[in-house]
Amino acid sequence: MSTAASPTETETARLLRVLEAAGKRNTAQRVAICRALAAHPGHPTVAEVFASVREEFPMMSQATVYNTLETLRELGAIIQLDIANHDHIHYDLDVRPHVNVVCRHCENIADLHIESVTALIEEAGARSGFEINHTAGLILYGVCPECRSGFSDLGAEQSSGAEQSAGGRR
Amino acid sequence: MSTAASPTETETARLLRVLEAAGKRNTAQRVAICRALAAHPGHPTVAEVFASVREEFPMMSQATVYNTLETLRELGAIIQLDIANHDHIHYDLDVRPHVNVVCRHCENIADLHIESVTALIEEAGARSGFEINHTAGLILYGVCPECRSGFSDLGAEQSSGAEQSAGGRR
DNA sequence: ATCTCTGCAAACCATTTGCACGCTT
DNA sequence: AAGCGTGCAAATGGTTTGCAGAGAT
Repeated sequence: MSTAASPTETETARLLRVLEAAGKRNTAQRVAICRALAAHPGHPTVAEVFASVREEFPMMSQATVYNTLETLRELGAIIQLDIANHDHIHYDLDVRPHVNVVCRHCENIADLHIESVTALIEEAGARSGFEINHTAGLILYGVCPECRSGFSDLGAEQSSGAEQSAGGRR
Repeated sequence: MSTAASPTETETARLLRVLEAAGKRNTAQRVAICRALAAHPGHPTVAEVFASVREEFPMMSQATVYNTLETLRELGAIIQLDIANHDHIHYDLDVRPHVNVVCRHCENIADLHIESVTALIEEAGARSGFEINHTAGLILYGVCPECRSGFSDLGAEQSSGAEQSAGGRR
């Protein structure tokens, strides 16, 4: 391991580099948070990051996690995923413009790298006059293949039966 | 007024029609809520709808408003806008696939009808295997023209100064 | 008679906030 | 010495929930 590091290592380093470049202090807590983020495969929530970090730093407070994640988001190092009807905010380490598809039943989140997204964002900026910054995910909602086959009767959503399986409130 | 009604009337009728088609009872409260929705030009929040309806029905409870809006959303009659860092959920009467652009400073929401959105949604569905239902808005974030010129110094977002002007908690 | 819908009001709980202490610069 | 960052713990407040009564079918 000299030139190439593990993806996790690389990601951690990237996050820390962003913080450093912004003149932020790389405290032990922040390093731990960045590592926890990078270690999580999917789209970690604040709670998940908090839990991971707690193992190493039992004293760490939620506020620190919230602060750091918000800082990283402001700096564009991570993307915020505010998913309708989900209790927790998710984060996405993949900052390249892409689409997140969320299942309304099992709450699964899929990443979809579609070419035209970049063009869409550019066109949206041009047409609206907004300066678009991709610090939040582009989210689409639907029903994933597993849930579609599992609950064979409810094709779309207007079913009366079991809405949402895992999550809940808001 | 015989063949053509006002847009507001039309919209109200559309909402009621959807409810009726789904076998829901068109109670006085629901009619009032639909009217309030249709009367609101932009992207009304639950609180706004509630306030409007309260003028006519001082007894109406929040629960009823929440219930009805959720019902309308399930039926695809309105679109839910879960905007990051906004305190309230917004709704959009325009159910055609489109993009909503949100200003991170003034919380303004713009509608953008971009051709390629439909194609994007279809491609996302095809590639992910999800059955995508457009009951939530496709949201992009940025800084609107007014805020860009107003706060001339903060071009992007990583400024240290005043984040968010109007809103703020969650 | 049955079932849906509404009003009421308490409960929920993720997120936010204020302050004081500690550590870095 | 000055300031950023953290821990702590309480507050916040939009949204949800349970239940009983009213109204529709």
